[in-house]
Amino acid sequence: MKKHKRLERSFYIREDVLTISRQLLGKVLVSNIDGQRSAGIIVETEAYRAPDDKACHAHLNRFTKRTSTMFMTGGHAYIYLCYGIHHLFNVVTAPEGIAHVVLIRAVEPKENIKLMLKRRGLGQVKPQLTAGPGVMSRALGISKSFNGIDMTKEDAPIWIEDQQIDINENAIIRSPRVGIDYAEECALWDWRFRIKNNPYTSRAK
DNA sequence: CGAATGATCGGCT
DNA sequence: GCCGATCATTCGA
Repeated sequence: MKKHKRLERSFYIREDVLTISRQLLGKVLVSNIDGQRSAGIIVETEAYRAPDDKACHAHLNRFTKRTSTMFMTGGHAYIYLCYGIHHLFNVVTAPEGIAHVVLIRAVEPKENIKLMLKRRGLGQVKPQLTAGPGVMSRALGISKSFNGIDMTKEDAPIWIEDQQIDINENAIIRSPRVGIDYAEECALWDWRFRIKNNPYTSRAK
């Protein structure tokens, strides 16, 4: 089997966060936790961009202990607890000091599906295995204990690979982000990217 | 120190 | 379609 190399720093800092959100579709999110590898193809993302984006935790560059991760250089992982239950996984982009991140909302199971099913407590494969930011993290074993890790380091337990999976531009749907009605006019921005007709995308607004 | 608030999910009606 | 779970984080007193 061909050995795939994890994405390097340059991927995360060369382009704007919106471009990177689109480019991440078709890339492969891999975790190697407790000696067990599992992976999924990214099929849905959302961009969050300080300081102008009201939906971003770092709106107006608000700097707190939690948001400090978002200001790290591209390639780090920003993971936080949502609704007291779900660990949401984000990729930090842009150079240090700029809080731009991409929320990975859904993946298509690819590797070690058996382990994913076990982590989710499911008996058979169905979209709800990984279709949604909370359940996706759960399936891959991602938790906030990995917040702030540098995914470009060779020994990082979570990373993203380019496995040359081609996503046609026509197969990408842009639409408003989900669950951020409080963000007023920013809630209308088409900053959600997903692959058309893929059953493993999270449910619509 | 207390209270409010979610970038969600799954179960129930 | 609606609603409650559940807790880290944030902000104000």
